[in-house]
This record gives sequence, C-alpha cells and structure tokens, in this order.
Amino acid sequence: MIKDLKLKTAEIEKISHLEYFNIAISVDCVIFSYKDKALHVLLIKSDLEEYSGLYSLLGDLVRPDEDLDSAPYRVLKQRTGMDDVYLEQVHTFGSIDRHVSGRVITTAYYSLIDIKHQKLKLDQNELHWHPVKEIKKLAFDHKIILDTCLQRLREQVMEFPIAFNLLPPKFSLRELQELYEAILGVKLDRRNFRKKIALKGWLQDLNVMENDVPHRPGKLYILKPAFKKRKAAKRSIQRNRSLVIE
Amino acid sequence: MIKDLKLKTAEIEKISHLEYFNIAISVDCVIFSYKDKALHVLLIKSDLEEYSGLYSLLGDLVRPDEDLDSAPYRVLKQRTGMDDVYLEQVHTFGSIDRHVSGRVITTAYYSLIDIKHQKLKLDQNELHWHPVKEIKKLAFDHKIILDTCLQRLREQVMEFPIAFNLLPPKFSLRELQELYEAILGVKLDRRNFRKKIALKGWLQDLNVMENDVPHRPGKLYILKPAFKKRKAAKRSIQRNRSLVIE
DNA sequence: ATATCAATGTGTATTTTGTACATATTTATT
DNA sequence: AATAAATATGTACAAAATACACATTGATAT
Repeated sequence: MIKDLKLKTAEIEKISHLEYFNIAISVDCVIFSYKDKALHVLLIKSDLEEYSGLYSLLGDLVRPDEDLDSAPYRVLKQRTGMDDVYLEQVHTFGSIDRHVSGRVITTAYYSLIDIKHQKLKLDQNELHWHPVKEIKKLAFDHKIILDTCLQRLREQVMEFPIAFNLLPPKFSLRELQELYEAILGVKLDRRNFRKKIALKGWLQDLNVMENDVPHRPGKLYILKPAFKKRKAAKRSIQRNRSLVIE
Repeated sequence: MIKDLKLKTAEIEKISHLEYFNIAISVDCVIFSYKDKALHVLLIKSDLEEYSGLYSLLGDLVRPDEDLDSAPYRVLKQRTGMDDVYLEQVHTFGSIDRHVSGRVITTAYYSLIDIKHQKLKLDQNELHWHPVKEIKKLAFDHKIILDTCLQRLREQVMEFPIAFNLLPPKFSLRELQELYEAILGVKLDRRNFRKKIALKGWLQDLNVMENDVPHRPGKLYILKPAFKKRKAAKRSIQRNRSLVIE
C-alpha cells in the first residue's frame, strides 16, 4: 500500500504501520428539517467534558467495510429510522487538532428530511431539533461544518429540485415559498417566486385545495415524479459485519 | 475516541483498535497547467502491475501530524518545487474497492500552476503533462477524480479570478480568452468575452504591448493585486516529524 | 514602398432574465 | 352581510447575455 503511494523503500522502513493508520475517518451529518417556518438541524448533546453543555452533529467512524458515502446513510438510518433520504457530500475537514481525543478527519454531508415522515423516530430522545438561526456554538468544529453545509444548501436550492425533500409530498406554493425564505434567510416576492418556480417546471398541479388552513385555501402541488430521484451520494450496498447498533 | 463518537461500551469491546484505524487517508492532486493552447494535467506512470501502462494522479498518504489541507501543498512542493500555488478541495472518494492494495479514502484537490514558473522542476522526470482532452483512462478511480475536478474548475472559472494562476503575470486578452476556451471547451465571442471580463474589474491595463507575436501586438494586462490571494485551502503550519522526502 | 495578411479593438440591437410593484378574488370568520 | 386574510395574477422597467461586422494596426513578403 505504501509503495503504491510512491514513497521510497528507505522511507517505508522508517514508518511504522500504525503511524500511517493512526488517523481515523468519520462522517458528520448536518440533518436539516423544516418546522415552525424555520430551518432546523438535528443535534445531540456532547458527552465530552471538554464540550459539556454543547451540542454536536451526528457522526460516526467510517467502517472498514463500508463505502464512505454509505456511512452517512447508516448514521441516518440508525438515528432516525429513515433510509430514503437526500444526502450530499459537502467538504472534508482535517485539521490536526479538530477533535480533542485524537486525529479524526471527517467528511461532512448534509441531509434533507421531512420531519413529518412516518418512519422518523428520534433515537432514544437523545436527539433534538434546533433552529439553525439560533445556533451560536457547537462542539468541535461543528459550527463551521454547519455553516459550510448551510452555504452549500443555499447555493443549490434554487438550481436543483431538492428543497422538496423537506416538505410533505403535497404542499401549497405558500408553504414552498416560506420554506425557501427559511433556507435563504430572505423575504421573497410572491409573484416573482411563483414565476421562477413555474419556469423550472418542477411542479405538478394536483387541482386539489388545502383544507387545513384558517383562510382561503391554496392549490396543492407535488414534485413531478421525474425529479424525485435523491441524487448526490450514491447508496451502495453495505457489507456490514454485524456492527450495527439497533 | 470511540466513546466520543457515540458507540456504546459493549460495542467498543468488540472492535479492535486496528479495525477502525484500518483505513488510510490520502490526498490526490489534479494539477492543471496550460500550454500549447490546451489544458494539461500532471500525471505519473503507475507502478502497480494492475495498472501497468496507465497513469495516475499525484498523491500521498496524509501524515498524522499534518492538516489534511496541508498535504496537497506538501505533495506539490515535493513534486514540482512550487509552494505558492492555488489549491482547492473538491471531493472525497471512499469506495471500499477504489484502491487495489487496501482501504484508502482520498480527498481530491485541484491546483492551478503556471507552467512557465521558474521554480517548476518536474521530479526526476517521472512526471509528465498530458492534455486533459486526450486522457481516456487512468489508474484507480483517477479518471473520475479528474472529471470531477475539471467540472468544478469550469464552475468556478467565470465566477472567481482563478484562471490567472495558469498564466504568466502579464498576458494579453487573446491569451486569456484562449485559456478560457481551453478550460471550458467552447469557443467564445471576442467582444462578449472582453465585455464580461471588463465588468468583473479583475484586470489592470499595463499600457504595454506584447512584443513576441508575429502580428499586431495586443495590450498586456495583469491581475489586480487585490485579487491575487490564493484563497481556498488554507496552508497551515506543518509540524512534520522529519518524514519529508527531498 | 507598397500590398497583403492576420490579428486587435470596438458598439449596437435583440433577447432573456431579474426585479419592483397593486388589485381583484376567494374563503373563513364574526 | 360585513370583514379579515390569504390566494392568484400581469406589466413595466432594469440588467445581463447574446448575436453580430468593420475599421485599424503592425509584421511580413514582394
């Protein structure tokens, strides 16, 4: 292995196996959801003394027998019970001292999930949704990871039909616009927003009205099936060696 | 460490240290340059039997005592002698079987360098520039890494003042346009290109003419100093333990 | 010196996209 | 029946992207 990576023999001798396999690799998931007209992220209370009272993202070490891109699916499945989620790799963070207890390089993914989804069960209530806007500080470098993922989400949300992963299948244009406003952190003009979305051609008019609003109901829409693929990180077959915690 | 990542004690016992530290992490550099009016990439002949005759990207294992983002700088410095390069992290590739000799997860960076730079000395002539367009196959998953990095470069080149890293300090608008055409793989309209570049405000007119062309010379420009920062991956201080190969 | 060649340098009309903005309509509620 | 609150919709204007042609300059060849 070391040979493959073009070190010379003399150097190889000097380097113990452990020295190069001394770095752990993890994934961290920035799991976004949308409720109460605000973007939320799923956090867990850090159990490290160094970070007592702080929250952190959901992550886990990557297993030697799973693809990197499979690891965040596993984390999500374990923690939320959901397995049909939108996931996208964003960036890999690897400062020497980013983790207090050792050298861990982490690949960050963001995920978009519909909080009303049936399967969603928050693992032992250890997990809580936090409004993204109110998060000032997280354990490790997780605030930077969160900010990086939020920025990426903002870059992509107007270009690709991904925001719909945060909504139930049927939604009104008002709900959709409020979602976009929550993600982007800006107010949008209703007419211009509708024009833009119409131009994308992502939506299918159901010719059905909302029935749960205390005012004039709006039309309901769905994302056209053609756009329903959950692209991004591929979900390859996992070959777990019975390490799954459930 | 394992505790921090939220495995439970029962599980920890089952997992040997080596099992989790069994994954190596590397960086691979897609080093772009520009010559003969074509985008080139720096490759090395693979010395693995499995890939005999194929070329591969320049990479190395990340050392336990260097930041992830520092590793590609080290690789570039060692291989080309250059240390003031533009580098940007693109994506991390981690399929189980992407590397024939073991589990290696790799973070890909692309780099832009001026091939006419004085310091550039290709390590023992093992390295060669290949026109990107002509590359059909590479060792490992390096063709996919190359494609991913090229795509990212194309996305960024109109938005940020980075293409200039591929040119000598002084250049004509013709050279700049030819460079953009090489990167993007399309012909551009001269007047529209100039208008667009002018609008960006990146360039400073030197009021000096080319003198090495067999036709009417054009004006020479430089990138305004304010835009000369090599952003992207930060170059943190390395704390190497005398492992540098030179 | 003159003619030719090849590239530089420049502007306008058109289309497309983004932005600002107001009123009539529908339904639930009182 | 009146009111309140949201839906639904179009147009004028500005900004950005695109398509397109000709006069000028300097090097070169005769």
